[in-house]
Amino acid sequence: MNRVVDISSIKLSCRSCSLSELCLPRGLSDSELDDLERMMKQGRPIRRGEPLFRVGDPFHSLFAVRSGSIKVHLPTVNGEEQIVGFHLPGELLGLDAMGHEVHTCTAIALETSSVCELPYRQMQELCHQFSGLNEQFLSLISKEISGEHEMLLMLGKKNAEVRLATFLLNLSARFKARGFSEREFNLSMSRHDIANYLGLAVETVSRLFTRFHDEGVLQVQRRLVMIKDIQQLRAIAQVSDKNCPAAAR
Amino acid sequence: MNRVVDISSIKLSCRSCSLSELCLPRGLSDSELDDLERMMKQGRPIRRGEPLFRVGDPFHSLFAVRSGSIKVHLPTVNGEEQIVGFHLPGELLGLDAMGHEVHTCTAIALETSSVCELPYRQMQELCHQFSGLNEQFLSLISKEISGEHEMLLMLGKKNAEVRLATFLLNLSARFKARGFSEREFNLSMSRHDIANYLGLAVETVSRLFTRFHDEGVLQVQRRLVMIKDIQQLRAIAQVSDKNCPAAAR
DNA sequence: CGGCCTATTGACGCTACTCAACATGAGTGG
DNA sequence: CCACTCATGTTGAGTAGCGTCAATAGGCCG
Repeated sequence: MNRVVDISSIKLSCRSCSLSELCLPRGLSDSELDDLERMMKQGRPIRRGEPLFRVGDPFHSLFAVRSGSIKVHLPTVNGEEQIVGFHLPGELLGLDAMGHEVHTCTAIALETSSVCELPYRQMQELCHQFSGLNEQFLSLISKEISGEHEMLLMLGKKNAEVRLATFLLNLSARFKARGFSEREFNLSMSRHDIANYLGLAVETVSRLFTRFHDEGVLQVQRRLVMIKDIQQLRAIAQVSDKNCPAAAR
Repeated sequence: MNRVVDISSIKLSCRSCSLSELCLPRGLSDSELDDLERMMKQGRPIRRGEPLFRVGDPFHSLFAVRSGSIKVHLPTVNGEEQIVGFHLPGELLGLDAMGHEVHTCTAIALETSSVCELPYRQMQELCHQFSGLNEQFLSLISKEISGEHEMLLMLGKKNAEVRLATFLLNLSARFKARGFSEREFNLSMSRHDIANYLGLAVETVSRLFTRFHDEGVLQVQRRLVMIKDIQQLRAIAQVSDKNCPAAAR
């Protein structure tokens, strides 16, 4: 089964990475990319359920998802936890810990995933040298913040139906931006994760999937989702023109 | 009544500002402070209800609250809106728009307030020159992000009682960090604003204030809040040791 | 095949929302 | 100074959306 491939020998290259337009390299020159690639470390792939970092772990690197998907959550005293984001390839992890000693949240792989490690000190030095990199970095940060604002709006004002529809449309747009189908995709997260993220009970999410299915909006087979009527889904999500176009996040 | 004082002639000084330990100047040398002060612009004070910026306004500056308090919210199609934060002196505004053309949220003064305007370009240049400033900047950003994570946890998992208790303790800690009483303070925001922020109905917030009052936890007179039993309030908010000590945000 | 985990479906109940009436205070003008 | 209005806040009654509990179904893996 296991072909012997030394994964660490695969040269990490931003230039050959399909995500460069979403990720940090966006807008960099060739020589700048060289330096960026030199700085990056590739760890071993993380398997489903394994942590990339945990609350309280010392912070020294940011991470960019290269493949797979990763959930980020805050554990609480009661044992309950709140998922604050699902990260797809090209998205950054660990921003909440910048300028602090330790991570304030936990990142767990939803499937076998690989990440590019960006040692924070070196990253800062590179940002210092290349203003373009710094700009793209801050731009990604601000997207993170506005994305979280949208999420606050969801949890504060929207009912269960709107939340799930918005969630699916958001995923759809992000898959599309990554060259995948916007109509048909596999959810890497469980119903439990979705419910947790959306502030709902698992049963409510399950019932909504069934309802959307019955209404002909979706076709759902376990974790495979096919969007049958995207206009209707948008109507349910109450999207305005403003929210609709871009691949948010 | 109105003594004639040309407000624009009052020299803006970070050095004399009591907030320097919370705000950007933290850790800067005297000469660096000089440059920072030279960059800053002081606008006229904003009165209650007036906007600092609105969704769609062109972005060219960040703002630091100097006095007063400012609410930030996202307007939506339905006319409903979601307040995503209340900003006290020393806190930054406009981070969500960095690297973009326009603001993605609206900032409204809750009372007569003054802000320091930080032109974004110049701010970036200064960050480039002074790594200490850049670090403090990123540190404030990451605090913003983790603060929003906490908020997601509140809206996703906590009931009304816990939300209001947590909100009051958070305000209390932030007032304390600014040299005010942690036990007694005036709320600059209406019940409506509080309810909106916490994802609750106004009536629920009002009922909770009454309940806390009856239980001897608070003494409430309209917008004046006196915390009578802070231990009990912490118990209600389910604070762990982890969340308790620092002046979050 | 059997055990385990994830997902679905149904019945019921509670929390917090909605609607409505009323109270209180601030501001305004006579 | 008082009467008036308007904004803000409080209180009560009824209800609905969603959570909880419980049982069942379906996939996956050893």
